[in-house]
Amino acid sequence: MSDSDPLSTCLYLAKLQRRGAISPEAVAAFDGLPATRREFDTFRDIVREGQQTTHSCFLESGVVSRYRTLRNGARQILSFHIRGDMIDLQSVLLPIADHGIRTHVPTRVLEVPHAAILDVAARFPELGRALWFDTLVDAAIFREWTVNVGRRSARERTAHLLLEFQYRLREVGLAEGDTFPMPISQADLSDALGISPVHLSRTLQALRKDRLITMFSRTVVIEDPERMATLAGFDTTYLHPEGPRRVA
Amino acid sequence: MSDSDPLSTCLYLAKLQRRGAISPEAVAAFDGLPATRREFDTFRDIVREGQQTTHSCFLESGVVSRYRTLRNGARQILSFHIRGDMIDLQSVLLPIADHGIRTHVPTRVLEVPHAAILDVAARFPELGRALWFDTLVDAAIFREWTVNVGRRSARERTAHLLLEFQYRLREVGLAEGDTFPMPISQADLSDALGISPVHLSRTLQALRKDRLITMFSRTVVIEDPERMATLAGFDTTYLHPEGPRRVA
DNA sequence: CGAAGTTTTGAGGACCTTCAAAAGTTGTGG
DNA sequence: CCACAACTTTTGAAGGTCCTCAAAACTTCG
Repeated sequence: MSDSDPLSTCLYLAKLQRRGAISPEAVAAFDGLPATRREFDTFRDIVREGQQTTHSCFLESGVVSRYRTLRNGARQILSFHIRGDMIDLQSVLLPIADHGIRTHVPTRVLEVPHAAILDVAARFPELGRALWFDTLVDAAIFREWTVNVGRRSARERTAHLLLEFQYRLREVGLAEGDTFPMPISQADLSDALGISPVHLSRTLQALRKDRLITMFSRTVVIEDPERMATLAGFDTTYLHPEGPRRVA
Repeated sequence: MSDSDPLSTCLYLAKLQRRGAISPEAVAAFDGLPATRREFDTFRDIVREGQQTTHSCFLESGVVSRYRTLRNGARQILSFHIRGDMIDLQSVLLPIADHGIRTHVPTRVLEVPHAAILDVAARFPELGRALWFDTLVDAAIFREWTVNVGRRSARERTAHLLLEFQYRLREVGLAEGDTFPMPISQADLSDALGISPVHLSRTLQALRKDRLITMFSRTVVIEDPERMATLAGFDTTYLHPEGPRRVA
């Protein structure tokens, strides 16, 4: 853990800039935010459900999920996050976590105090808008997941999750064509998909049998992207890759 | 349709103020936003999926849902909205709608141009924060719905939806104790719950048989609030009634 | 090489779906 | 105010998707 690492290493600023120009002063102010690097092992809680938080996390490397646990022990994973994502931007205004955050592989994050983020957001309205936009995309992804678990078959929703993961990895240069790492156990994937691990195993087998995907050592290859997209009803609109409305 | 109705009639400002003090100047600026009243009949689209929008809507009276339609015709309702809700605040920055908005009863809304909203949000950071907070609560509700359809039985998730609806109606004075109007057909409710209409009908019958609820002419009575809350695993945390973090 | 974790297989059953038709409710016009 | 149409809810029956439990096979890692 070192003090005040530069935020620019985490690719989040790069993401905001991909979505729209940001003035040099705002970039400088953002990059100057006090950040602390922290490292987590596999299967560690970064934030526990119900915990009060004081910092937000930028993900430098690794994979985490946000999840909720029900009283009967069942768990629903709400989203996965990868390099360049701001994991819990919402905690800036909602400091009591209504869900947990947990690593799936060794993970590095940069922590920034909420107060510092609120401060730059108020001083630079363009940054405030960029952060707001980011939480809106977050919400759009949650909506898509609701559609996924609510109205798609196990086969369709599994295909959909794989395509979303691939798309987002590509954006940050972690997928090579149709091949990408997916270092998440089937038990965890099934918690994201709202199905049982056993049924997920059979579903993945069926996708392989139909030559839609192949898998080896937690790497996935989309063998037939077109049929996969059709099967999943995958449409990237909800990821809003075009960035926010431009303000005159 | 009359020109520039006062926004204060729609209770949205009241909601923001319930969540935290707002300066008189900000209140005045917000109330001065150019608003146009529009009225819609039952089962009309306020926004169509994929449509480009230029205004956001405050709901004065009525009930609407946001929904997505899949290619096979299946539909998932993503949220319901009632008096005092800002229905599509997100369209301010995401002008292309990734979902539709439809009325369930005759509905009145006040429309405000996106540009005007962005303007006050930039001029009054406290308003920017309040709007941001509102979209964060929106996202929290979507997360809860993902949990609902992903990990709860039909019985549990039906109970959960009823309790959420009651809670939110109460906040705006539309529920009398444990009795509240729910003017939504079972077909639409089943689209929100991710189950078939037939199964919802049987599920509601079971809840009635177990003396948890009663229903008459689209009015619901929660007969045993305690058992209902336990059954549903209903916890109001995700609705964040306490408002956002106070900024010093 | 053994231990721990993960994926796969098998079997039986529960939950929920689909289809189709009946019963009930609401709204409209004569 | 009744009659009829349109819509909504309920009922019945058969079947499919997905679940649970339990054990075996396979991987990964110290």
